[in-house]
Amino acid sequence: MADTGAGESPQAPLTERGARTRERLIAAAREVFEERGFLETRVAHIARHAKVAYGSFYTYFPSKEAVFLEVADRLFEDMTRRSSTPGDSTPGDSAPGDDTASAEPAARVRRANRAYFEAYRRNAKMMAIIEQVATFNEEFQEMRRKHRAESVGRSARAIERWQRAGIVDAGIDPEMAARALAAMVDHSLYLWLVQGDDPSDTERLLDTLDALNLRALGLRPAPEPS
Amino acid sequence: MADTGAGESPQAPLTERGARTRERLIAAAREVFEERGFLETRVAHIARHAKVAYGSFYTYFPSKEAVFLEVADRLFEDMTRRSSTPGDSTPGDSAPGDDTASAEPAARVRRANRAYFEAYRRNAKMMAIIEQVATFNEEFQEMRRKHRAESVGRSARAIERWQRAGIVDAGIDPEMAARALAAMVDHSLYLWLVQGDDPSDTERLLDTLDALNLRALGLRPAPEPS
Amino acid sequence: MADTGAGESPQAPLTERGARTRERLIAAAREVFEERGFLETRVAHIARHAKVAYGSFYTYFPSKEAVFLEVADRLFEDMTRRSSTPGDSTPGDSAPGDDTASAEPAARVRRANRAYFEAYRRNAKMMAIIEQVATFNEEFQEMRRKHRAESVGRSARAIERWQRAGIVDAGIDPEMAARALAAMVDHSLYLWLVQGDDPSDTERLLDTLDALNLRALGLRPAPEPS
Amino acid sequence: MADTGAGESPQAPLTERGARTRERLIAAAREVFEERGFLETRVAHIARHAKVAYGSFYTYFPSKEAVFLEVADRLFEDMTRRSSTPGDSTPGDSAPGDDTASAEPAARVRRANRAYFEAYRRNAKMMAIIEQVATFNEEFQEMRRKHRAESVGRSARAIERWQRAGIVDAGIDPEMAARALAAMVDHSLYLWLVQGDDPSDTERLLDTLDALNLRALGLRPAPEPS
DNA sequence: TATGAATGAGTTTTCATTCAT
DNA sequence: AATGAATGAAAACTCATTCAT
Repeated sequence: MADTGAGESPQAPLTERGARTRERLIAAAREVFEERGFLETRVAHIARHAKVAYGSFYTYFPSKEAVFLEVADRLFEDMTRRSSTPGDSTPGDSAPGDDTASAEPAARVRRANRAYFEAYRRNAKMMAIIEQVATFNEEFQEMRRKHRAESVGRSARAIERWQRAGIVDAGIDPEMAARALAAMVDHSLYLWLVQGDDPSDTERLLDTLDALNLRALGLRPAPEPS
Repeated sequence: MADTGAGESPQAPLTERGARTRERLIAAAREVFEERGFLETRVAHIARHAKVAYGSFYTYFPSKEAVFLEVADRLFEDMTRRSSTPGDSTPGDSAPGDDTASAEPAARVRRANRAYFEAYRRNAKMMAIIEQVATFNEEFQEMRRKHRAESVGRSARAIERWQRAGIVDAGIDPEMAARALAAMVDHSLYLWLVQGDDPSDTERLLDTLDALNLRALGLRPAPEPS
Repeated sequence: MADTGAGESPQAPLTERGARTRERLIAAAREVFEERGFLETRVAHIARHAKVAYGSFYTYFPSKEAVFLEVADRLFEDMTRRSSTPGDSTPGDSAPGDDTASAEPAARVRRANRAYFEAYRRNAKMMAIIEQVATFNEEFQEMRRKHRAESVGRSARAIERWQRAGIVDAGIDPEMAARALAAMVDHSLYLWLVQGDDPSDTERLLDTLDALNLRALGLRPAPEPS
Repeated sequence: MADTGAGESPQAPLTERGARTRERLIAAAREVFEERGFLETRVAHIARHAKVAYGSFYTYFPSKEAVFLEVADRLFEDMTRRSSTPGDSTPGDSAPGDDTASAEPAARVRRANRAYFEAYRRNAKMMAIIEQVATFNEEFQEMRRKHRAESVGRSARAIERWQRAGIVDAGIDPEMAARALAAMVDHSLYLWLVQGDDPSDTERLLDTLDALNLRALGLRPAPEPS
């Protein structure tokens, strides 16, 4: 996934020093992007923030887009790695395995949602910028589409499994349901964490998301996670 | 809502002719915005498209932002007027009235979703641009927040009514649920109609949205709309 | 002196109504010029202020310069008429006549300075704008040069008379002295009334101007103007 | 005094090469300003004149005003340094020291006036532009006010000293007199050197200024500067 | 590698003046 | 005469990218 930039400049820095400078630039870029958004970020800001000369930026990245892609890439990495570690990666999603026990899926959904929430919160600012860039950069849209398709696919397969196991109504379209529920969680978090649509209480929102998710699928709620 | 510019330029044309030119500009603006997006649109494009001189644009609007606001304003007008005419305004929303009969609400939810879908489809291209602008224009974000709060509020009140009528589980948080379900419908339509996330079959998506909506709230599905 | 504008438009309005509109425009122009300066004044401002349509301005004046010239012309009219009525027109100046009595000239100088001061104060704001326009408009510079030459000429002739009468030292160059003293009074008033160089006390400044004027010429001060 | 721009553009060049370019721009700016006046000067002119790219101008100055300020700053520097070197800085001004001898002050006044005249002549063209800018730029007006106050203050103190020494009439208001005499010299030079008010003979004007200055203060003229 | 200067096409906005009604 | 819309040539300023050292 990494290395999306075109490839004019030395993508793989040779010296130790070069590698460090490159890292500094990536870190600086993320901070500046978060601070000002993609559109308002100037290459000069990034360079200044990284304490390197203006021209040095172009030693490592062919363009502003290129650093952004790299930053976003690492972010996606974090989002998926972290939120899929315990059970799964995305809303409503669930890991393959022994979830035949009717109560287990509920717990998994809940766990997945929480993990996703944590990841989202950690990266909220960048998520906003990613949203921004996605509105005008085709390449980037494609990247997100892929990510989404992947995690929705996993969710859909989980729902199918649960349908085969008889714990989810067979009348539900797994693919569409996975999409819709993912959209629900994703956009709710976006509106809250990014746009600041004030649900004064985090837990209330998360609990509602869990509940709606389970009810929509017809899963029995997990016993209180004592 | 419109009328953003401070006051040097004659916002409101005084003659018939002026009014026509202004309309031409708004129509042209919408077309160009849809064609190229907000960022790639130049005032020159709009003027050319409206077949007026460059300067004439500034006779009626102080900036690109200003026409955009006006275009968006009209779009929101259309979105809310049209989708709330039959009885409902927004996803999950319901008009005041005799919806105590347990099957009625389901029909209303369904009807609201379809109406919203139609409106969304009609305006899909502009919705994409609106999304774009919302990612960097604060004033605009605020405008959308207001619109969203309004329609979510209406949904929430409907849910409360249904809870009092005993047809929706009292354990659900009306406010949060309204938000989450609106986010689900909204974002699903966005991903599909705007981002082109290919659900080859419209009906499948809409039916799923209806179903999840109803199930999430615990409403009995309406009898087939014969 | 009036009628400096080129002459495309009907300079002499035919109807009574037209004459009134023209006057309104001149009055409005003066007010706007005083408020914003020449450079910052827009024809639109003048028209709006005069409560006439934008286009109507051009019915009476071919350009912004043209109204300005007319306004300035009237101002010069006022400056010279008023300040030369009692005794004389400009600093250090004196009317022709019986000023052989050695104390008389002092009183005349004093009176002329006061009258000039009053006129200047009355028109201070426009004087500032005239100064402004004079820095870039040749035609206008010429106009002022003429005015200056005239009043300096009168002063110089007075000095010569006084020299012949033996009450002013013959060693003084009448032309140069008239110039220099006029410059002193003029610029002092400018710095004070226009630039706001704060001599907290008007009288102190005026008395000093009188005194320096008289001493420079070697005139005995007038007896206290009881 | 210079350094007006906020902070995006690198005001101070970091390399030798940059410093040279900056100097070229300042020199070019002065020449273009003198040639066309501030208002008629385009940044493009300056850049072209300095033989740098359009954008390079903005590498060193945030605006036309900014270079102007710098040019003016250097000019003021020259005006004050040069004219105060021998012993005096401005018209009527005098250095501290042993000027009790009644003839000395006269010589000093005369010397100061000549020095000021030389400086003025050297910079006449820019003085015209400075006058122009001062009519509409507040910041600039303030700058001049400060310069004026300083030099007038010095003159005033000299007059006081002379009053205490008994060689200038105690009836004179030192502050006001200093102002008025400075205005006389300043404006006379302006009218002559800038506006071209034709005193065919320089010496005649200067001698008159000296004479009026001395007479106004009641100082005995200096013996012929042999 | 690192540095920072140089480049100039691209956009927005202004506004005096002209026109159509 | 009066009205207000239409025009379009300027001009300032930005900033990603390239270069010279």
